Amino acid sequence: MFIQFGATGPKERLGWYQVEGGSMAQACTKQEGQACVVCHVGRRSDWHDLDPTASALLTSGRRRREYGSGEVVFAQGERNDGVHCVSGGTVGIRKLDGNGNSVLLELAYPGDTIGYRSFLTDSEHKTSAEALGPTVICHIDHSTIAALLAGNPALGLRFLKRSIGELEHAHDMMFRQATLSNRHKLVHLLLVLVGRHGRRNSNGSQSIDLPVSRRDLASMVGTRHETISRIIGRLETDGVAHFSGRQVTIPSVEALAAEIDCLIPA
Amino acid sequence: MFIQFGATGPKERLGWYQVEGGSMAQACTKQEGQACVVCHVGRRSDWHDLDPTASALLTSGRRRREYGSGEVVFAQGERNDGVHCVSGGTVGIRKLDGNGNSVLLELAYPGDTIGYRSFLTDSEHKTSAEALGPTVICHIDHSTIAALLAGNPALGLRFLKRSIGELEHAHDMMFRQATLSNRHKLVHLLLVLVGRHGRRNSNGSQSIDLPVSRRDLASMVGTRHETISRIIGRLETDGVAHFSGRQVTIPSVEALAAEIDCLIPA
DNA sequence: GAGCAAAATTGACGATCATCAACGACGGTC
DNA sequence: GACCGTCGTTGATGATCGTCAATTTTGCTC
Repeated sequence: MFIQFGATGPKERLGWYQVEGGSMAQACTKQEGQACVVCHVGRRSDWHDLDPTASALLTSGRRRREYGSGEVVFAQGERNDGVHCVSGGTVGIRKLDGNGNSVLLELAYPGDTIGYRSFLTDSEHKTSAEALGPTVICHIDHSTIAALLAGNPALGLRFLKRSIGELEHAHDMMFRQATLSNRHKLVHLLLVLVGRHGRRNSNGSQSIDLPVSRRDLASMVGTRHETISRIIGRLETDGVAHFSGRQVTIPSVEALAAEIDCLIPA
Repeated sequence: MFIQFGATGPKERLGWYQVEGGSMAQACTKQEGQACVVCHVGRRSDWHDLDPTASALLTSGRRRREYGSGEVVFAQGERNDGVHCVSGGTVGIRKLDGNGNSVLLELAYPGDTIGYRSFLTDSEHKTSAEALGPTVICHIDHSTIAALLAGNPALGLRFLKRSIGELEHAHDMMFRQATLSNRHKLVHLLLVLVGRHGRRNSNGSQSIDLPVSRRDLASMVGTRHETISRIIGRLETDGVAHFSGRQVTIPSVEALAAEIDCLIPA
């Protein structure tokens, strides 16, 4: 019924995940029965200052799991079975249709809660979530999250703010889709990815290990993968970015940003 | 600083607003000091089952106002000063940049609450709201809505569900932007507008009075207004829709829907 | 109704894109 | 190592789009 993109089965060579430059990802010292540190510190998580009883409830109702590249966390159309909290790695939120179309709508990072929308509306998942590379994700089952929400109004408020943040992100995306050229949309996307996945090189340039395929890149820009290939080619000849597989090197992020800054001063 | 689109100054010839076919809009018998019926009935509003004290608080902190076509309800960049609830008419939610670009992101109808995002995040408005045609809107000031939220957790939950609904709407939009052609995007938009603004004619065809200009239509589709003009021309020659100013007549809505149904069976 | 500004249409042209097809590269399986 | 499916790239071609410009239409003010 639903297509699994890039799903190549579990790779059990985990127990670690890459800490990317600029990312907040941290190794999580797994100790069953104790609260996972990553899920609480840094106020990057929605669960960081629960009262002791709620915290205990969370600890008992939470299951930590590692996902291999391409593994599906939850699939579009499935009934909701609780929420997930990204602890490490990168997760892609994807929407599919019955014609084989696939659009990567957003990326989720450590601290982000996913699957909360279908939980709160008590409905099936409207999107799929899939690990982009080795990923660690906590699952909080349906009854636990329900109990937590009932006893902690602040948690609901945090979901509300998360939802609003995602909505404003979606509005920005819609605005760019309507006003920018495909090239500028790709440049913008690269700049966002540099912020999340970029590492600084000794010569001042910055490099990214893209978490997504060219096809997904194309879906995020709103065009076909062949077109993305050609735009990448133009970026190469213009010398503003160098692509080698999923590795991208940007000689001057400022020069790349200037390309869209002249159009979007705000 | 911010451009007012279509703003031609207030038209004081109000006191009524058009009841469009298929729309839920109803005339609101204005009586100061009493609860506005439209804001409570039909569970289309976020305020429909407050307790008596909250209801009294709402009544005293609410101000009803009529807006003329093009009038701005709140402007992008302004500080939030409470929330608005659409009572009658149609409101456009718009995003602008400093280059004169304008994108109509969504339409708000009677029962919809707008401006709640910047209230809940205590920030400036990220979008503008503008009356598309004669409109009636209630304004609930900052302190009133704060008091209501503090005493009615259910109200916050309703905002949460509203936000989630808008987010899923935005995701659908993003998906269509990435997968549909401009023609199909316009067809889809027409079908949505038929559902909201359409009226059935005696011969089985349906007509719409478009609430938006061609430029706004173009921004919603993600293209230029000249292109929209040409696509409309093609729809005319294909006989699937007839345009005369802002009035559109669709001989067979089913035939129009079939154009995208064959591509989006889901 | 005259006048005006914005909206809408139409034409022409170059740029960009979608599609189909062919091919090499890569990763995983057996 | 052979096989296979997917991904990525490149080419060719027709369709579509963006831009500039000219013109008409519309809606509003006076």
